[in-house]
Amino acid sequence: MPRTTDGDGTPVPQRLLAAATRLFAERGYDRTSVQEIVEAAGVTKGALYHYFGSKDDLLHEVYARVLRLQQERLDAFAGGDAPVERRLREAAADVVVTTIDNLDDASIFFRSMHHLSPEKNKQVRAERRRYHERFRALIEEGQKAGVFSTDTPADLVVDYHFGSIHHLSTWYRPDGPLTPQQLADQLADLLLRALRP
Amino acid sequence: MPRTTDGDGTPVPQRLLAAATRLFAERGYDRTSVQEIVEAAGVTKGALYHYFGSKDDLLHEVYARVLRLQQERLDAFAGGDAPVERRLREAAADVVVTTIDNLDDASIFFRSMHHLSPEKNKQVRAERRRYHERFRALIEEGQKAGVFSTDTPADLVVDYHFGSIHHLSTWYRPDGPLTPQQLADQLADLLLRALRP
DNA sequence: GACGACATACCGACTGGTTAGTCTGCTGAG
DNA sequence: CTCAGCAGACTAACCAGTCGGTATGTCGTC
Repeated sequence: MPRTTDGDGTPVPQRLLAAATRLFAERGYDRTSVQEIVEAAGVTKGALYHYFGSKDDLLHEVYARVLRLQQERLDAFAGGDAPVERRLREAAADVVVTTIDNLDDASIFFRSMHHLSPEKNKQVRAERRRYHERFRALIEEGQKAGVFSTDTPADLVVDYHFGSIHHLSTWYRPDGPLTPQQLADQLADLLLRALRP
Repeated sequence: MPRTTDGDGTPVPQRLLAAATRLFAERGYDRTSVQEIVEAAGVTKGALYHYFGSKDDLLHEVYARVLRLQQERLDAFAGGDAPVERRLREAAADVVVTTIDNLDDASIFFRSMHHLSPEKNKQVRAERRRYHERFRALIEEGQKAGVFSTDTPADLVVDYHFGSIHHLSTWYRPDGPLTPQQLADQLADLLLRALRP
């Protein structure tokens, strides 16, 4: 196996993914040429098409990564044994923090999903639905227990909350007055306050 | 002046805008060729470049139209003399209904803004800021009057609410169980409940 | 009320530039 | 010797915008 790492230590496929993520977020999927990606990664097209089937595949990988990460974290928070308000609050805040930590992925997510091929799009949607469903179950649990208001259907609450989060990349300013954690707490607060009976 | 309406009754520039709006929302700005737009509008490139300076101009027009509409409506609601909770609730619900009425515009808005030329982008952002500012002022008015909680900064509340609204085009289903007005009322309720002291 | 001058509205072939993906072949490790 | 790992020239397709041309209307003039 000849050098897979070239100059720096990271293997080529990861370098390509990182470059693609940054560029997709910066200029959008269609405005980013394959040529630019391989240059940013310090390789050539041969390398890219050796590891990935198409430009589309690259985009799909970005999604797969972020979905996997978020699902894992949500499961961890939701599955605890603290009271349901606490679990929901922590899960809601955590997704804000991790979204800010990966703002590039977030902005790609909400701007470029429709660029995926139909099948891949379907697959991503299915995984996302699973994620939302887990979140919704948490809210319904609280509603059944009587600690959350039942005035609004749980799935609406979920869509409301995640709408804002997916838009974080539009309005979040790293140089703003709040740290990511503070912002996350504020948003979780808003959600919990909206759910008070 | 030769026939400006051709077969149907609408003038060519409006036909072009309508076709562009639909196609941009459907496949995205970059995936829509000028050729497709003119074909959908039943004219040719000559006509398009007669009325618009560039493809970019077309996109900008879409934004200008929706911004104008929303600003007008917000001003009307916010400027009334009902109590502030009532004005905020109605404004918050109205923007949901008009967004649903123009879902194409909404999805273009949140996916394609970065395709605008830098100056036009700046212009659109400035107008949008004005809009948000007006909305924020309404919330601050209520906070000063003591009817809204001051736990969350008003601008955060605005971003939270509009994040969801800009995402409506992603999760709203016309065949869902709620009418647009019902959905709007629910979301306005969520906002108002989150603002309870 | 005819006639020319000018403007507006539009047509469609063409150009220069870009792009995703292919393919042949080189290189070095095992 | 072999084959994964890559290089980079090449191709076929596409696309925004241009431009010379035509048809249809308006306006001033006599």
